[in-house]
Amino acid sequence: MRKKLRETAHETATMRLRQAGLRPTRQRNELAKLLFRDGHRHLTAEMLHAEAVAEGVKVSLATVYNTLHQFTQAGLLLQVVVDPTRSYFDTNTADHQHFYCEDENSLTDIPGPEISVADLPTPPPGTEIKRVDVVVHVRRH
Amino acid sequence: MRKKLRETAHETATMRLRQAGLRPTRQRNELAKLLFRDGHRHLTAEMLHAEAVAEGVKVSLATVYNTLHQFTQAGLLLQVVVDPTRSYFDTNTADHQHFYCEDENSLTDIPGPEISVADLPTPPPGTEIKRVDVVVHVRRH
DNA sequence: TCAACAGTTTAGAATTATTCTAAAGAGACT
DNA sequence: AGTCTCTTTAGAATAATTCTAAACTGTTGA
Ligand SMILES: [Mn+2]
Ligand SMILES: [Mn+2]
Ligand SMILES: [Zn+2]
Ligand SMILES: [Zn+2]
Repeated sequence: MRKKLRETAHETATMRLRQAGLRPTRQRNELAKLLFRDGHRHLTAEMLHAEAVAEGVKVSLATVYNTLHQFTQAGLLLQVVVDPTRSYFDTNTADHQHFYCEDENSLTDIPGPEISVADLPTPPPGTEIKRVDVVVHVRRH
Repeated sequence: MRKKLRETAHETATMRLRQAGLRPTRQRNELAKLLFRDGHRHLTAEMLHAEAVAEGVKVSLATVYNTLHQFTQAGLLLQVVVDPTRSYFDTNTADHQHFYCEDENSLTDIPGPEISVADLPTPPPGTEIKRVDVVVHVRRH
């Protein structure tokens, strides 16, 4: 017989955490479930905290910050810097690029094949390339 | 006979300000001279303020922030967001791209021809592309 | 030449995002 | 259960940035 969806989601989250070497605590499980339940998301710590609170998950804002950074270090999330006043966390960890609309503070993935970035430049001496970030800034017209 | 370099720099700064529609006040003139005296620079408000103070220019940090934003709006500077905790201002307003080294908090221009960004994607409906930011993150190895 | 107005500067307070502290709580292992 | 370690949390602290409102200055036209 089939397990309930909730149980399955919980086990999936727990496994994800174990694989990342993070102790599967209640808070981390709940946050993982919110983060990874549907499609790719771009969230700030405040946004995720608000969502958790709205769904009755008891967790502090400090823990949300800690968890987002731990998930990022573990490779479960990507941190995206586009706005000088907020940090976004991205559940899509594949190599991809973003549209950012300052007017509406919205960050979205660029669909389809990536913008081709050809001929990567030689990095400054003593350094190696870690990542190439491409952000296409758009405005409402 | 030739004018002194200082006078010339001052007049250049004043003209730049007038062209930008900004009243050429003492503070704006001095900051413009510091910003544009040699080559391209990538500075935070704190950095520019420290430099001004070190050179005996009397100006408050609030004015440095105001001025950097006014210059940016006027197209004399570009604001570059790479670090979640600081904003850089770039005197190079040409279309170009950056290396960012988190280890040493350094932002530098990518020399030579730009990374070719081919096939710009279609922006989300109701929006148009304003700018494409490319940041190559590097780490010390 | 100078008064009058509009634009500018400033110190200091306020705001906002984020991080720190240190004490209480909860998984893991036996 | 008992112990150890890791985690969570409220609240304080920090850091970058913005705001406020009063003093100041560049510009203009009489
Ligand atoms: Mn900031
Ligand atoms: Mn910040
Ligand atoms: Zn994304
Ligand atoms: Zn630059």
